[in-house]
Amino acid sequence: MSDAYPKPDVSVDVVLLTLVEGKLHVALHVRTKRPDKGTLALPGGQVHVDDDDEVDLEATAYRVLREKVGLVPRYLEQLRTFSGRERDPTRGFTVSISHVALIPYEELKAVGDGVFHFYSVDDLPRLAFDHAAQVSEAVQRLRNKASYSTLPCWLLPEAFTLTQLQVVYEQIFGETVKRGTFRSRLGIKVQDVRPGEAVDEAEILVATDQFQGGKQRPARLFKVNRLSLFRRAFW
Amino acid sequence: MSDAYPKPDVSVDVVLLTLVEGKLHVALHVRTKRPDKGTLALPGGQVHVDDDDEVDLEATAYRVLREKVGLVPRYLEQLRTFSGRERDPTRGFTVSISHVALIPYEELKAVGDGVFHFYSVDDLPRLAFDHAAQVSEAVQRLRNKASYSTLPCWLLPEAFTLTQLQVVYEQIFGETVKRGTFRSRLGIKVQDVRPGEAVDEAEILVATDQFQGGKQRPARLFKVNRLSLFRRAFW
DNA sequence: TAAATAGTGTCTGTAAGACATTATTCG
DNA sequence: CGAATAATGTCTTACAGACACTATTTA
Repeated sequence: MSDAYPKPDVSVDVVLLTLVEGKLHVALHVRTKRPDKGTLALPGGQVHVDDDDEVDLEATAYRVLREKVGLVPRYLEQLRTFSGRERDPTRGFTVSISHVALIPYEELKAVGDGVFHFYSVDDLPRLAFDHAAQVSEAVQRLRNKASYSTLPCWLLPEAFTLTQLQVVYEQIFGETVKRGTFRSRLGIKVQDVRPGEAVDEAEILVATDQFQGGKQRPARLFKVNRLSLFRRAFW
Repeated sequence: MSDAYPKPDVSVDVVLLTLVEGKLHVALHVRTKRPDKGTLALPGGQVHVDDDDEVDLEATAYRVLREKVGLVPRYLEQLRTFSGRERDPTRGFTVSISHVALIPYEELKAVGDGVFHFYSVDDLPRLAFDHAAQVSEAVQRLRNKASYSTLPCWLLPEAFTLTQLQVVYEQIFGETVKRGTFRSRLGIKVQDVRPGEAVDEAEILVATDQFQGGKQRPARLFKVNRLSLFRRAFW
């Protein structure tokens, strides 16, 4: 009965975001097949419904990143499902479950396969299909969640200083913030916290026993426990 | 090439929420087909990829509601795409694009086809497939968005009093709030606003020239302009 | 000690929440 | 006028934001 209807094509796309030199960038590659051959596109792929390891579409997204970019993202979430018969006229009605992934650029540099390159999200060329809309919505989602959560932590290495974290927030929003204000928002009193303990009662950040020293007073390194939401928005 | 892979089944489900006697309810019907015959389920259906009117999956969701419940919702948004080979063992790997719809109960009563019935979301029986998870996420989404937006307005008739709106917010959160606090949060000064004008600079609510009088001082009726976001969360 | 950045303390203005008061209808 | 609910005003407290100050390292 349910097989009476022809099925639409189902694929998964991933908007992989990272910070390069202080600006948000997205991973794109040049399509080698038609349609839109020669145009920049997001990593994506079909669902392997016969592969027992592919338990759901999230597993598909992880496989796409593993096969095409060569790594496991520290953060991945479903963005939205894009659909319609105009997305790819050669295939008719198609459905694409779009995802957002965040990876620190250090990890991406280490892989560096040369197939994917990073483009500033504020200065994109023409993209294939509706991929420009997907990037746009992914950046919106990141900006929005950044205003009330610890999501930007996943654009940094596992351990980071509070100043590094503040800079990431500022870069995402394009606005500066006073250091005192930033820290009081996190509810942080760094000095009377022991390594391994959470910095605040909400357990947003965990202090490590490591410090990052440059040519001045060293800064304590922190880790993020899990994605935490703030009671009040930042900006 | 892309047709080398077998395609998963794609369907659309709708979590239709409404307020019945002050409590959130969801529309469910008893399945008449296997699998899960006799179990309560959400309205849903396959995509009609050959129907030119079905431009995308949102159109599919609207058609499902039109055909199965008999009306056009005042609010509809995509929730999340559920997928996997365990959802419906008889069909293998399936994909369902879940939606949330809000309708004032007055409209639903007027239709009343007898096929769908409303169950309190806080006291659900066993549902078919992963529909319980879909309802749970839909309610979470509503509670979350209610805390920083005018979304609850779509559970009320087109025109409503501020007290009615406050009660809806309180019912969604399960907490009471002082009347003065509620109104100052909306930035509302009712009396010096002319009908048709927005009540606040953010144009969240628009005053009508109508009043709803009971056995006491009549309350001004308002309409909502569009979905608006607050700068600060409510609760 | 000078430079540089890390981290904290203090003050002020704004706004949320509690509570009291006024306004407008009906009977 | 009393009852009932609408709508607003006032006071207190909490917190965001600005700014200045102290702390700890290297050179």
